[in-house]
Amino acid sequence: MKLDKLIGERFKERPSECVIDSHALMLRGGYMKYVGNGIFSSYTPLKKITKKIEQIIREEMDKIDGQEVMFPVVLPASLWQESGRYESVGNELVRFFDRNKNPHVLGMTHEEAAVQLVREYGQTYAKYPFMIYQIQTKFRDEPRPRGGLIRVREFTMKDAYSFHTSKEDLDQYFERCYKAYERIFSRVGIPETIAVTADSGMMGGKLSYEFIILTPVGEDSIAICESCDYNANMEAAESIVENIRDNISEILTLESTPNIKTIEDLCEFLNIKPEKTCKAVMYQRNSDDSYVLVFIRGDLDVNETKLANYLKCDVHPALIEEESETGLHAGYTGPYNLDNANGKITVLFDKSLENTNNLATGANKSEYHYTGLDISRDLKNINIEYYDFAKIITGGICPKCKKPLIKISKGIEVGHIFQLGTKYTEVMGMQYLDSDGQPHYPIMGCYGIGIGRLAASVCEAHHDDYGPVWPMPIAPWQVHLCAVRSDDEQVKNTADKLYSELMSNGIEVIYDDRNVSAGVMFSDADLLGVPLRVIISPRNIKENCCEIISRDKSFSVKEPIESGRDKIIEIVREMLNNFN
RNA sequence: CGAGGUGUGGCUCAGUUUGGUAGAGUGCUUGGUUUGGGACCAAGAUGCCGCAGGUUCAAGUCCUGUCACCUCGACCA
Repeated sequence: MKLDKLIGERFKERPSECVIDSHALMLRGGYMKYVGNGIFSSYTPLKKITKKIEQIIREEMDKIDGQEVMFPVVLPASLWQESGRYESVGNELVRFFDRNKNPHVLGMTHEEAAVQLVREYGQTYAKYPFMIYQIQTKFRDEPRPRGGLIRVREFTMKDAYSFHTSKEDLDQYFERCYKAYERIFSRVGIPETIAVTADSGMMGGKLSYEFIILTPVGEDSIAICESCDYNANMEAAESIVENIRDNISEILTLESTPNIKTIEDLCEFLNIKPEKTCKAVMYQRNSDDSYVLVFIRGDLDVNETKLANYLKCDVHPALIEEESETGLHAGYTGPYNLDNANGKITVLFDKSLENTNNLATGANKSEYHYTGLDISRDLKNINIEYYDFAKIITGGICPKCKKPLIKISKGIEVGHIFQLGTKYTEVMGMQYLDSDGQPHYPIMGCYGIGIGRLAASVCEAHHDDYGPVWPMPIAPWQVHLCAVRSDDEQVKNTADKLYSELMSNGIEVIYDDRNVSAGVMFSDADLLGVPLRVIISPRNIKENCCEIISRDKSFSVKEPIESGRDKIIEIVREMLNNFN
């Protein structure tokens, strides 16, 4: 393809709305165009990249016995009513009515469609296990799209669903899929992707891994142990801190603390560390707005996902308000002498408080705190069970190797695999008969990869100031041929010849024979990020050679023109093989 | 939904405080000079100043409303 015919503009200036590099570079390089909030069109270079990514995913899914299918984008609401998600999912699900006033939805995920597709097929145990997958457009009306293709509302996703007759079989298949995912991420050029244990969110189910590419611009927080191989999404990571119990318990004392409402103020006022305080954090259940009060060590924060999982209900933060129905005192709430006579408030304790003493905490009386609180001595009269509600912190104790070497890193989630169990097969009445003629619900697994996000993540992971550096297996073209001074007849003829020879040897070439300055030419080439660049110029012609340079600047060779073609083909093959 | 911000040629932005003919750079068109990292000269085209209403002799600028977008939080591939 000739560059001067390539549709899409490349430009110098970074668009102001871009906060991350991949977003800016993909706009600047003519990869995509903004259409609306969280909605983009792709130009040819991006389309070529995502096509190659899709092909790699297809190959790997087929290798683990997947069968490609296609579900509809528009689904009748009745299907989602079967699973109960028509009601339970929030506004991310686009609901609308057709001309007959029948409710429909835009597919945001396809568990229901998958079960519907194979419900009749899977009536006998003899058909199991099997896996179906599709690569298709999804629409999720996200509250806040961001980062270009990192988080959008309309996107292409590979989603796969497997069906099994036993947990062991699912476990085995899960392992195969895990390996397939590792191969996929290696082949698209980001072998550094890591798998972390995760919370399974709205999809339900138990075991769940996220595939994360670590980058400071990521929106997920990952807890990683610097000593062993433990890592987990912060949502799922167990928080362990050392609960220090002083040898001598002080006497419980009421202290006047005028206008001291925050842990920070309290620590300064009493000259103590936040670790020696007990903090009250208030939430409300989304279902009925009932109150949930969590006591936690002062230096820690509550992980709302853990809290929601424990309560089996989503929650939102609530302010403790003076003179409200709760009867609590804002800034002065503590577990001792807590007035919860009406029992309207669910009171929970984080395990960071277990067995601790000499704590400062609210006295449930305005302008007063207690000091010297000993949880086991002073709260004997209430029955406390401790749970893990805390966000894991840097320097926290690793749940696996027990060393205090947890580090928090940012990352982008490029893939996610779940064990769904029988959640969907049960509610949708999918059953098979075993060899004894007994009915069972099949066990499901579910496996997703966001294609556009993956492309953007590769760009994010591999770029410099001038543009992306695409890995050879997914690069929009394999060779970028520059004819510098194409007005020079010899240059033009040599480049034309090389172009057609490379093309006839199956090499994907983008050919720039515009009569523009070398600067313009090279800048455009940098933005297109093709891994191998070949330069034909008067200077090189004089030496009877062509110049072969890698986009990442790792090598640069001058090859005689006669052998240039074969050398280029050889290097392309080599660069492809590096990723297999 | 909560908090902050921005809407002015394709793009990046100035002009808004203090109302008075719509600006620059870049990109685009034409001609010429250039040519190894976004060159130079000359001539051109391109604007419901987000939208609606109001104040005023006069509104990009002031007032009211509204919409869109961006950033930070709650959700997720």
